[in-house]
Amino acid sequence: MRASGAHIDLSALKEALSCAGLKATQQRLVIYQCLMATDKHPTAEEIFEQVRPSNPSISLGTVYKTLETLVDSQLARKVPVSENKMRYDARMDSHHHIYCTNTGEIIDFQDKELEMIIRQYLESRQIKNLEVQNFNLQIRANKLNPEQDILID
Amino acid sequence: MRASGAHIDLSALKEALSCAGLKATQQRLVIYQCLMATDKHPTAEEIFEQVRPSNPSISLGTVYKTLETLVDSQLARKVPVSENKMRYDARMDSHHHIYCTNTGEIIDFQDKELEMIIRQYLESRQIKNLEVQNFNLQIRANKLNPEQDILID
DNA sequence: ACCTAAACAAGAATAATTCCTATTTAATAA
DNA sequence: TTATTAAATAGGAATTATTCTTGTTTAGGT
Ligand SMILES: [Mn+2]
Ligand SMILES: [Mn+2]
Ligand SMILES: [Zn+2]
Ligand SMILES: [Zn+2]
Repeated sequence: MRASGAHIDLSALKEALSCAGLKATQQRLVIYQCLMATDKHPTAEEIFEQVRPSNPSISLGTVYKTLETLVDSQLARKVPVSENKMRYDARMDSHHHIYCTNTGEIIDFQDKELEMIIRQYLESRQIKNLEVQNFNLQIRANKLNPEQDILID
Repeated sequence: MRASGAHIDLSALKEALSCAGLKATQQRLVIYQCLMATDKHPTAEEIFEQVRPSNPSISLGTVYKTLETLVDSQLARKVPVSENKMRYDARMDSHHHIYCTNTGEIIDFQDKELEMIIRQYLESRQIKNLEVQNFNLQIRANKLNPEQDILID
């Protein structure tokens, strides 16, 4: 679970939504908060199941549309994976993903130094006719002990 | 279009299939060759449309199943993207992908040096409880001139 | 030339996502 | 605060991508 956990300041999310020109509806707040509160990379369906108990009238279509809206507004991003459903991530800072082949987890991996190394290399390469916007390293790996967390830093 | 173009030695593909313990059926050969012959990263549907004219009785289900089989046998790999359909790649050497935001292309990008830099960095990091298998850099970028190819090396 | 397990075609079924529209609501203004 | 209204939602239908089922065909071994 993400360090900040389940209690993220709702008014901050509200602010972020209106900043993006979006109505701060109950559904959007709840979905955005749910995505913010996890370090998993949930599917629309998973978010739906999670928010439903406390929001019994919310509809799956709204979850899909809201996620799309968040992505369009740069408040979330898609995380495409090999299974054929889309996953979502509210972390918008530059970070990478470890795909654990034995547990199926997608683990966030942030590393300032790696970041710099790759950025600098791409700059030095000066690929003609191409403007690099950002990059994302997908690391396929397996946990030696699936029970235990991996230790980053 | 890939350098080797449309005429890839069929007997080599046949060999690769039997080596993997797979019957070298007409359908598999044609699908595998189609995937080999392109440097795009086609969907199942796109491969189907491409092979259909010369193989009018081939079925879409066979294309899906064959691609799955090729992936299982390590003769192809999946390339997940933000749109919700799967893309496939017959290149099995370690290489990266440039996602062109203005043209939608997925461009192969191979770079021995970058490869090494990242591999060495990950090794030096020695992430506890994790065995890195491989990695793939996704570069989001846009072509300055969408008409022209980008120039790698 | 057989034999047979594996693969295929055709189409049905399912899963993921998008679309439609009557109703509700957040935001703004009176 | 209340009225107004454009935007968003619920609910369900529709569409798209993928998988499954089953009778028929075929590659590869004898
Ligand atoms: Mn390729
Ligand atoms: Mn899908
Ligand atoms: Zn992430
Ligand atoms: Zn590729």
